Amino acid sequence: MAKAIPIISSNDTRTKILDVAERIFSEQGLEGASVREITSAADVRLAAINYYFENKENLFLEVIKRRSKELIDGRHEALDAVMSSGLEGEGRLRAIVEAFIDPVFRYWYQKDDGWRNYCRLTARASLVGVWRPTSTIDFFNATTKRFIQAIQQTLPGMDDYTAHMSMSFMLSNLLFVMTNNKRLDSLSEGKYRSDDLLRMKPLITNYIVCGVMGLAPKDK
Amino acid sequence: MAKAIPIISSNDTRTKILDVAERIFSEQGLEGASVREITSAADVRLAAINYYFENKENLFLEVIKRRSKELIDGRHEALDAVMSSGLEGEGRLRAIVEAFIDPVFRYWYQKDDGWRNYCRLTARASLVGVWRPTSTIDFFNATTKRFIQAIQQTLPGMDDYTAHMSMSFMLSNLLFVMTNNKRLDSLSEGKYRSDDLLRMKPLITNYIVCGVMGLAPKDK
DNA sequence: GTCTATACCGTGATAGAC
DNA sequence: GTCTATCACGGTATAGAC
Repeated sequence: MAKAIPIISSNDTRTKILDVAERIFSEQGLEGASVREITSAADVRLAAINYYFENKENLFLEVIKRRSKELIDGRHEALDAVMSSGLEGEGRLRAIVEAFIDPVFRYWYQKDDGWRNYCRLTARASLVGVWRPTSTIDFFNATTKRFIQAIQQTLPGMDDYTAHMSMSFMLSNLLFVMTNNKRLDSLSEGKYRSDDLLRMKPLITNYIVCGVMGLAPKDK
Repeated sequence: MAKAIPIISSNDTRTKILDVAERIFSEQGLEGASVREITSAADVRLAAINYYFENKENLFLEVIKRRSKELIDGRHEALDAVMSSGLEGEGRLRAIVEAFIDPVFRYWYQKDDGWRNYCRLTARASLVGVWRPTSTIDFFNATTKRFIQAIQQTLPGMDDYTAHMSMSFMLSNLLFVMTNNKRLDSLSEGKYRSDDLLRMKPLITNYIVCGVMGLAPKDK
């Protein structure tokens, strides 16, 4: 029953667990994955998870945290560039939208599956929380708030509530794509693929920009 | 330990289970809820779930199925009315969008919590599947296909792929609202409420209509 | 057909030896 | 830091009462 542990413990049991957990969680979800499956795939002992991560849910959150900085930084840098550019009105809105969604589309096509798994995982967790409504994932809230502000500044006269809803709608469109659920595949009977983000990109950008513009006060 | 069973078995253990399961699943999700919690809250025995529903996941699906007919019928009737009306272009698109989302907004405000729980539940399950990507919920696919067709007919020259994506985006906006996740509450620090669908309604309608119009071929 | 009692095995977690 | 043994709980299956 017991598997042999490789001699090179590599000192990074923690990282090994994170790598494997990312993949398995992305395939099976928090509850669908068992810690035994994760530990045996990572060639570590069962108790290692409790030792390094306290419990399963916390491991899940650590997986999400791990890459979040890179994603968040990418968004902030892109937004900085937009806000200091000379763009105005719809052009600036489009640039803001792209600053928000571009990092995802870029990471999606890395050689390694890691980022794709991470996107799926984070989007799903983000949409349903860890199901319990209380423990929503808040790592991204500060960034989201900055984007709300940016939208509001770009579209003069847009009230605070509408800016919040604009962001919510944009977010829901992006998260839906990121979940990579197979609805598009089944709706189109295999004609279109839900993992073909490259093809979706111009459409989602346009959709969001036009949608938000539709909520902006009309200048006369 | 054993609870007394009320004398009036009411012949409807099945219905009692469905009622309770709907509430508990909507609060805790498929995996978060335990069959023991459901059965004891419903004052039935543990094995009743196996007897009537085979297993937990199937009970979950039956909960979703139960109200789906009413929701789907509402959408079809509304769409029928639109398609036989004289509306054209953007006006017709708006009517189509309303036909799709209106039933949800109407049911949301029933006295009973049942529909609100049902919406939350279905939206979440619909977004992440039952997490496993394979077992997506397909009850709604036929309806969805009809709406894709309606959109395509309304906006001449829109290609099939764009029509599919339009529907996906609309769906993601609606499902996001239906999940009633507390992101809006936390983003706005309690200023806005994610369960205030009445306030959202004109915004989501506008957003979707303008978003889809942005994907439509420009007539010159 | 309907319901009860109970047993089985996999799960997340933990205490304590090393 | 690491591993083993063990626990309480979860979903499920079934034998048999009514």
